[in-house]
Amino acid sequence: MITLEDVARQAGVSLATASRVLNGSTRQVGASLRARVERAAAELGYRPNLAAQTLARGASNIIGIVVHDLTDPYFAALADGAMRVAADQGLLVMVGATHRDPEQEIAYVASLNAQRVRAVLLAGSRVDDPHVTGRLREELARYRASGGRVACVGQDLLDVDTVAPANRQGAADLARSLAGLGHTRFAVLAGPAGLLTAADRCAGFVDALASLGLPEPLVVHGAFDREGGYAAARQTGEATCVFAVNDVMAVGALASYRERGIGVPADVSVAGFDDITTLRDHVPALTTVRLPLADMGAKALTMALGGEEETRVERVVGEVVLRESVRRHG
Amino acid sequence: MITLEDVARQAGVSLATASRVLNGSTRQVGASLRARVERAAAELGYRPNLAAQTLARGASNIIGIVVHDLTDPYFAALADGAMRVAADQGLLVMVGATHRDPEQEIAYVASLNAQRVRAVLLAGSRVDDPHVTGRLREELARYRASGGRVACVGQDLLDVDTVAPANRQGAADLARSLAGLGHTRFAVLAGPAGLLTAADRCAGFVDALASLGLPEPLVVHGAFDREGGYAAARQTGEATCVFAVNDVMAVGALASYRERGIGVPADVSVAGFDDITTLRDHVPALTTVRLPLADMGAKALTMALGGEEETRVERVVGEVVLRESVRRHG
DNA sequence: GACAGACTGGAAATCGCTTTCCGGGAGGGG
DNA sequence: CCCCTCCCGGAAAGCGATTTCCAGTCTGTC
Repeated sequence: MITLEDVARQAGVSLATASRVLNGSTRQVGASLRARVERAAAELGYRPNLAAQTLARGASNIIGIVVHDLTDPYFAALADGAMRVAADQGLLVMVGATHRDPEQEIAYVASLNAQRVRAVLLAGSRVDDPHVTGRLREELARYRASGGRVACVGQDLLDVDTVAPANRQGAADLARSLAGLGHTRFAVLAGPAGLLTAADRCAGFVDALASLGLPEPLVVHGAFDREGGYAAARQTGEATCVFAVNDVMAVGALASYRERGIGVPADVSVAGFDDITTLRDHVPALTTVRLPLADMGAKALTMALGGEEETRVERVVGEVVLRESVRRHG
Repeated sequence: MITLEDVARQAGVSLATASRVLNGSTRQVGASLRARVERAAAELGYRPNLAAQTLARGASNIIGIVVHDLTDPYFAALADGAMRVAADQGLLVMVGATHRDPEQEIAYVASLNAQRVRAVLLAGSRVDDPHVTGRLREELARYRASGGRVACVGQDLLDVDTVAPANRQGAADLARSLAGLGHTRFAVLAGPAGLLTAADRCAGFVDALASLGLPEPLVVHGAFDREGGYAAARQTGEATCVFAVNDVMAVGALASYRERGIGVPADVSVAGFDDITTLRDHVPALTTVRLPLADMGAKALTMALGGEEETRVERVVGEVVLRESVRRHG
């Protein structure tokens, strides 16, 4: 391994000078020495040891992103947005996938702290478990105490910079749009009871229907993924309009109806939430609430990096997008 | 920041003892001292500085994955597979997205080298540019010279452990299946000319048709993504069967035909390649060649970590999956 | 022509941890 | 009873950079 010392020796200068030339320093170095060092570094193929730099500087140029599942397009989009701003700033990215295990999430924060990453981005819904949340907050506090920056995409529960999708409002807007189409008997594929994103969307939808004076919808719980939507769709009874709390579940529901010969939107209207890009070409095209996921990821990381003192919360409101999967009723 | 020295002082032991207790060492430490150290570490909330450990040990517990685009389900699946084996081994993961810029790929390898990562996984097709490939090989050689391990998913061009999808064979098998359905006039949505994955699949398809004595297909180049398929689909002329060199392009083509009122499979049959999971619910269901992407990612990382001396190449053959998007012709 | 002040180069301390090397005490065999 | 080995704890030397402090050189001004 070629070290800075090798370069300095080859160039016939001191370690300090070599360091100043090769890594951005405020100090000037004379043109001739500078050239010698640069040539030596190129000849030897010198690569700085980032671990040593991190140790000496006391800060790395890495950021960490923690997601639930990278193969879920929702998180992929979020991560992609964040990674673009990281790349712009010359930062490296560490990604951890928790597969929805909160313990894993805590463990990742600990690891990222140990790695002295510049910032960590928690993308993904909080769960409704005060004990777990408490431990996570503790770990985050430890990290922030040592100068780490944290941002979160999701519920504003951690006292950190947060990009918070307006889940309730988006679901409520959607409910009003669907009611405007004449539907009165609704069902909600509500996802797991403990997941706040799911719960908020469900609550927003239900409340909006109530305030319109419509009958209470049928709420079916299940997994937050395609299989969950697929399974839950068998229990939507007489509903003429079904709201799945995310697009992936909606696609599962669509598959279920298709297999059973139930027409969408002929027999039942279906809507989702998120507006996943990959699903843009689905047939029938999915009615949903659009969230600018890549922007949200980018925004969150920018906030974390931004060095503001007080924690800020940015609400992002989704936009209802009506497509073929719903139609007027009655 | 709490350092190991703080812990040692609080426990009233030496630095060496504290280190031996807290980080797996071969040396034994007496029960009472061990307990004192552990208690002190817990009380203080000690977190080891991984940069310092990496520097002292000369090796990190990080692996790097370089992909083209994380929002492309192909790469997400590959990365997910690899990340699972990393997590099993207690390794952290750094992910870089090049967005198909070969310079970025080289830059990432340099960064990962600087970070002294344990292994690098290059997921993503090589391009047909000897100059770029040469520079990448150079950078990889530098990395491997210092003990780094490398694996690649894609063409076996880098003299590293490789998981190589049998693109030619898969495309040829697909061609034979489609020809077996009675099609004779084919078109290939071939992707960019310089991308080897695209070129291999195209060539496999074309060669197989030739050896069956069928007329040469129409080859339309374009981008390797949804838009590329969408655009290229306008130029498939009289073909009754269209092969898109990946699923995402096939979906774009499907969208194009749908918009123009061209029935699939009624008027034209369409097939893709990869069998992306997210597209499983597409309508019409896509005929494709299934690649076990997560397994391939996992296998590649395992090979890299495996420490074999000679480089190994593992071919993965895809399986033709006939679905609704094609039908018998004539 | 001399002196203050700005620059540039180098020696050495430092970052936090691992690990080699040493020394002292305990245990076992002759 | 002594000696040799084995085991465990500590002191200290790195790992590869950064950065402070010091010294020597130039410039510019009075």
